[in-house]
Amino acid sequence: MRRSEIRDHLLDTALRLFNQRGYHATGIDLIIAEGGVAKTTLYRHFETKEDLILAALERRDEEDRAAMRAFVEQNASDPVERLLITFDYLETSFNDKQFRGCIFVSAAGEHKDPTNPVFRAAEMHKRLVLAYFEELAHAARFAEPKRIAAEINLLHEGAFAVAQITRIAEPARQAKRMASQLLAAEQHSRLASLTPERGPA
Amino acid sequence: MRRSEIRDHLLDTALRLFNQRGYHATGIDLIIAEGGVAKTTLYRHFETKEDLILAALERRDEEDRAAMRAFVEQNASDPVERLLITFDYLETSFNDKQFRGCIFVSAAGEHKDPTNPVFRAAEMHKRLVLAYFEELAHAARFAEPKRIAAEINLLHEGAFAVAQITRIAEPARQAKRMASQLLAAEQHSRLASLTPERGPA
DNA sequence: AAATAAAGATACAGATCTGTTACTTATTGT
DNA sequence: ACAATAAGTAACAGATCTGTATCTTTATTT
Repeated sequence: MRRSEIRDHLLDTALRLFNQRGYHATGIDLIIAEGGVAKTTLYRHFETKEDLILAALERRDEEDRAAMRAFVEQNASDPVERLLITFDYLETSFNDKQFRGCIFVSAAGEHKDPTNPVFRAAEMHKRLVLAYFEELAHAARFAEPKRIAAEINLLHEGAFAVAQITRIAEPARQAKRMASQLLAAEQHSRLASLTPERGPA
Repeated sequence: MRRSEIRDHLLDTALRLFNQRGYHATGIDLIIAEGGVAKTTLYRHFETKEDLILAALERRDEEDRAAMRAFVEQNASDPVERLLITFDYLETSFNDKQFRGCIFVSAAGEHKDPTNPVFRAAEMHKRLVLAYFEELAHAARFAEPKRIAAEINLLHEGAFAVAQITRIAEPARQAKRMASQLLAAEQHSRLASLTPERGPA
């Protein structure tokens, strides 16, 4: 293996194991065995196990949000439709055979102290996802984009949690139907956007 | 301490520590130190750590569902209102200074294999909570009580997950507003129940 | 090609983990 | 009061954990 690839490979391996077995239950020895590297190599790339966890979460955070953005942009152009299509992205995650719940929620569940860096990494990811929903809700010209985004976010989290236990993808579809219903009821309060040049004044 | 109280006391201590620190991060030595008992005593009451976890989860399952039932019955009599008042019960949980997320979701997050007894205990709790929502939705005479119950359940889980990260109680209120909105839209499909004796022959 | 740096292999330190054993002390039921 | 049971104490076994040290081998860079 080329040196420059080792770090990425270790992050891949660690993420897979953290997802499969959890953080405390995944030892360094297992990570290096599965990764096919020596312990000294791992500790040259990451100072501590916590550093490895943080690097893995950061990588997953970026990958995941980029993938969601790409999915949304490729599958919907209407702003309201884009808010709803995020649930289809969620569904693809749930259909992954390796799906075992949201790794950030699990990370926060195993590192419950809000001052713990791992907890804060999970918190940051959720903050950024929420910010993306706000971006979409703003583009859709809802009167209260922050509230709409928080509602979409809560439905996402609910679907995640139910799917974590049931291991089926249906919660994503159910959450989408609920979101659809709620957004329909909000339509009356959306700002005029279809006729921006012909509006009042 | 009287013998008959030791088992309960150990379950209390274990539950508190599992909630505060997680399952893998809570060692037997810490449980007996905080519980003020000898290790031999703990192992006379519970064969293994897993048995202790299972007993703790079973106890919490029963306590929690009984508390929710009691709260609902004391604070609402109208069947639809009862579905909504469950979110107020949730809010009281979130306001607990010791709140760190749903211990059953955390348990499933640390024991991800669906055949693992701890995972299955979490699964069972969620199943029973869902069954209670179905009971309430049925009493409220909704046309599709199972779907309504699943929606309420998804909102509960969403509120739990958001509150786990944000550590505020607002998600409970937001979920309640969303549930209220969704149930209002379902009212037209409810079966006649206010005039049960005057219905069509 | 030689110098430099990283990777591999291996053993180990020191802590912590679950669970057991041996023995003493206290509590309970008859 | 006495016999039986359980609790306390303390040491320990054996495994596993994170992280380090030593040394050899491989790969990269100049």
